[in-house]
Amino acid sequence: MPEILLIEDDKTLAKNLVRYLQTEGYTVHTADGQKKGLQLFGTYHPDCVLLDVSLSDGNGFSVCSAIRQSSDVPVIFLTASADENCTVAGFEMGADDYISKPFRPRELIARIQNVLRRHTSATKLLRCQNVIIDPSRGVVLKNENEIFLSALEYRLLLIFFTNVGKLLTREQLADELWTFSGEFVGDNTLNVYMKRLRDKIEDDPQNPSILKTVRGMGYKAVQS
Amino acid sequence: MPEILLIEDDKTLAKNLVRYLQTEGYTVHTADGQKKGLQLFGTYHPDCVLLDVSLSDGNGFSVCSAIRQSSDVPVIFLTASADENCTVAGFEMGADDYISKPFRPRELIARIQNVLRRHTSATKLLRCQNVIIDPSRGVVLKNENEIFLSALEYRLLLIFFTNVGKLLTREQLADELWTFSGEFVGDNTLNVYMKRLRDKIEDDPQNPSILKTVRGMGYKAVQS
DNA sequence: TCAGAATCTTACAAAATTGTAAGACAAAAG
DNA sequence: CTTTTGTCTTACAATTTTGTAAGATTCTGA
Repeated sequence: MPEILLIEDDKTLAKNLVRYLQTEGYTVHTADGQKKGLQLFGTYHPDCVLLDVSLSDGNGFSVCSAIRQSSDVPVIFLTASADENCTVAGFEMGADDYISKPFRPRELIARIQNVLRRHTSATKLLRCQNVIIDPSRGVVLKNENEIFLSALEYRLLLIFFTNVGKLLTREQLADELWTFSGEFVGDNTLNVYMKRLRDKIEDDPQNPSILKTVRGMGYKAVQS
Repeated sequence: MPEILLIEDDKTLAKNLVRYLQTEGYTVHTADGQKKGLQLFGTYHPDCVLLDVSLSDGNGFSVCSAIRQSSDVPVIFLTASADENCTVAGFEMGADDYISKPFRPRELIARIQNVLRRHTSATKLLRCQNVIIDPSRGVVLKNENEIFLSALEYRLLLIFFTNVGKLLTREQLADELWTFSGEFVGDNTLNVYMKRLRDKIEDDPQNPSILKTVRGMGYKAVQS
């Protein structure tokens, strides 16, 4: 299912790679140079780019940085040798991985799967006990069912779930919620929001198992 | 500033690595075995783990999968040789990268920086023209200033910003916003939300430059 | 046990959100 | 040009969110 763009001017290698990648189920587009590569990139928006560093019409670094202008698609460099400078320069250009020729097909597949896994899991879920935030949809689930939070409740829960296990003081929480607008909210307001949030996400709001009070300090979300 | 946990039972190598990493500004904790490694992991919550695959008291894979139970911290395997099976198995265990001994210190640093960059940029911003969503805070900025969106407006904008350039049909949008609750909303409701959203994020809502109408089809967010 | 402090709970108005309806407007087709 | 279709705009009530106040409850230390 994933689409791969291969930018490689060694025609024999390219042909072999295409065939191998296709047998693994990938759709492959091939370009034999920089210009064609960027053009195809614009056309197909591939899920992963395999990029030869030593193209005849310019080096791969410039292609990579051009791609990075508009996209954070995973890029894997194909290097002629395990040249350290190459590696370092490639990473600095925003490459996600590199592999030195000659390489074993199996290893290339492993690296492709690896960067794809990492990239797609960018839509990471935040989880604490039976409650899940899906930040990429702005949605909260409790036991698989969606629950409604208001904008402020959502942001408050987000703070806790990105800091599970950490103590958050009242001041930190209030700052994060209200500082932006320079608003002054009363001292008790946070208490009220904590209660509202607990009422919505806790199984037993009177005995919270997720959002714990740390008396005199603040609150923290606990994993179990 | 970042903390690194090194799990390595070759004392000489460990000592050299620690010294080198420290000169590069990292704080390093060292463990000479599986048990100690997991213990230190729990204590320090490092930003990155360097893990020897061949520990005397058990292989590194089990350590990696133990770590993955509770954390998605980046793990880099140190392998005795460029053994393909090792590589593949490591990635399947959730490793983020691997490096074969002997390796050049500069390359290790490059790989560490690479995984750290990737990992911290998990708090990725979604950007389209002069409007930015910070999903990790649930906040929307226009020209550096925070603007308020209601819960539904936020989710609607999130759909557009995770699909910049793509046409989204009315049906797709309505499904994504209202299907969960099985609600039936009127045919015109989405129009009204589009207007409200444009009024808040567009410089000239009558001539939207971000959220474009595609007559007969739906809408799309455009990069420029 | 008691007093003081911290947190929780309830109740309340002001403000904002939500969904609908009715008409205005704009683009495409006849 | 006129009609039709699709989208935009405005206005409106029901509901929800938001912040505050006042009192209840719980915890801690003397």
